[in-house]
Amino acid sequence: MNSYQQYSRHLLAIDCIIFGFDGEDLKGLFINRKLEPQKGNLSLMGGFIGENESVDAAAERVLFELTGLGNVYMEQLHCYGAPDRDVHSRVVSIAYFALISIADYNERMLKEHNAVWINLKQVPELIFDHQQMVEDAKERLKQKVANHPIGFALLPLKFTLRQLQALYEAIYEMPLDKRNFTRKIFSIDIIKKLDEKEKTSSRKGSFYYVFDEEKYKLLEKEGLKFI
Amino acid sequence: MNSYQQYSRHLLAIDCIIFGFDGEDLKGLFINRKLEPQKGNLSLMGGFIGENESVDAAAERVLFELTGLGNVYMEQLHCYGAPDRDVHSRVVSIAYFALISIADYNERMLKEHNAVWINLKQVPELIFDHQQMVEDAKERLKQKVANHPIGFALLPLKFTLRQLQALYEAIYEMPLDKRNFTRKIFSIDIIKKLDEKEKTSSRKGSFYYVFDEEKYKLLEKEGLKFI
DNA sequence: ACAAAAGTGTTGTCTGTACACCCATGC
DNA sequence: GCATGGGTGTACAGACAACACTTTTGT
Repeated sequence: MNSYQQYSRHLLAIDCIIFGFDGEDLKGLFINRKLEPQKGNLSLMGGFIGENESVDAAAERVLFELTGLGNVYMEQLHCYGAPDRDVHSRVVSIAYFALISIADYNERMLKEHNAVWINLKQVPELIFDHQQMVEDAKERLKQKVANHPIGFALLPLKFTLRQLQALYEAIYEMPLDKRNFTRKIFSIDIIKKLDEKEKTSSRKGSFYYVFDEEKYKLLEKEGLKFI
Repeated sequence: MNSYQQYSRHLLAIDCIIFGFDGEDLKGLFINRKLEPQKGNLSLMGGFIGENESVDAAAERVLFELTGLGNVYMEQLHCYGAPDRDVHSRVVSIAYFALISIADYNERMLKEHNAVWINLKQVPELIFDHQQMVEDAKERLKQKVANHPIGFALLPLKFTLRQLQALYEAIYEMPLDKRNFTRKIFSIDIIKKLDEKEKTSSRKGSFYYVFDEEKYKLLEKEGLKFI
């Protein structure tokens, strides 16, 4: 028995805001369309949801298709459903954002998909309502990162305190005080110091740290205030 | 030109979590199904999204169909897309939550739809994944109300400080200190005292207040920390 | 006069923020 | 020896949390 036959069916898409961090700025991964329609215009990576595919799975698939990455921090952002948001046909889109370490993304895939990393200090012009999506994602990331230690997903496994601070400064779009930041991070006790130093950016060198997964999981349960 | 013909089309539904407050507890409005399938079981009010209907508009329509209310605080919660979430067919659902003043909801409509207000201190058993939706909505409401003065939508136009406090206590599911609460509310300066008193719940009587729309809009722009 | 809820201040603790100098090293 | 970025402590201000008594008035 299917009592739903009378109802309209809709094209359902995923659009994926992929955040990266290059040590200075927050960046987004965009597709530079090679073909008509909208040739030469920038858009988010997207795809359609399959017949029997869960929405979350579709989002992971879309991310994988562009980056080759799985097991990545990903979160549903919002469902965009204006009837004319896509110029070709009525398409409802569910936007997700993902945080990846920019170093994990290889050149080959970048070229293959004609993808580019673009600084998000100013969101570029994008097709349809993708610009709005990116603005919303930036805002959500700001909120989220203040209460959950997810920022680490944007950094390489080993990172320095300065890199971590630069990341937060990029996300919040404001400068942070070095001493206060350091104190805050240590008080949360979620990173472990390594014996190794990063030596390229200064003579003195700065210690590497790694994210402490164990402690994170403890905090995750309790809920926490991060930065 | 429609290049999307190859892709699957999906049933798209709205489910609406309607919050109310009776002076003591946070409540939700649910449908008690009169007909098979799932007769006798509780569910959220829902509906399907029309061919050319925006998702937001569909949510407003669903709310209106059950409550007769428009111009109500409403917010998209999340898109639920597990392929087997509805037992009859694959349906992707976009959940919204709404805040209404329980007094605005009239008995007639309640009976007509076989709807019931149920205390959300413990979320009742519901069909499909509706229980999850309600849990998520409660959580979102907690977060939201801490930073945005939207709680007023759950109260009548005139309310006392004690009612306002009881509302926050119900949402946070914790007791609040009367003096600290009062001070906090006044410091935000978003309610106006009336000359009138509510006299049923005490001999002394407590002053009525109204929400100050003007101040709210100012704060809205700047962003604010509420409670 | 008393019962019942409304209203109102103070203090200690914690958290956030502003701010400047020494350290280690490669050149 | 000096230029460069890395690392560290203190003091003040504002926010938050704990706490109890007086006021009003209907009965």
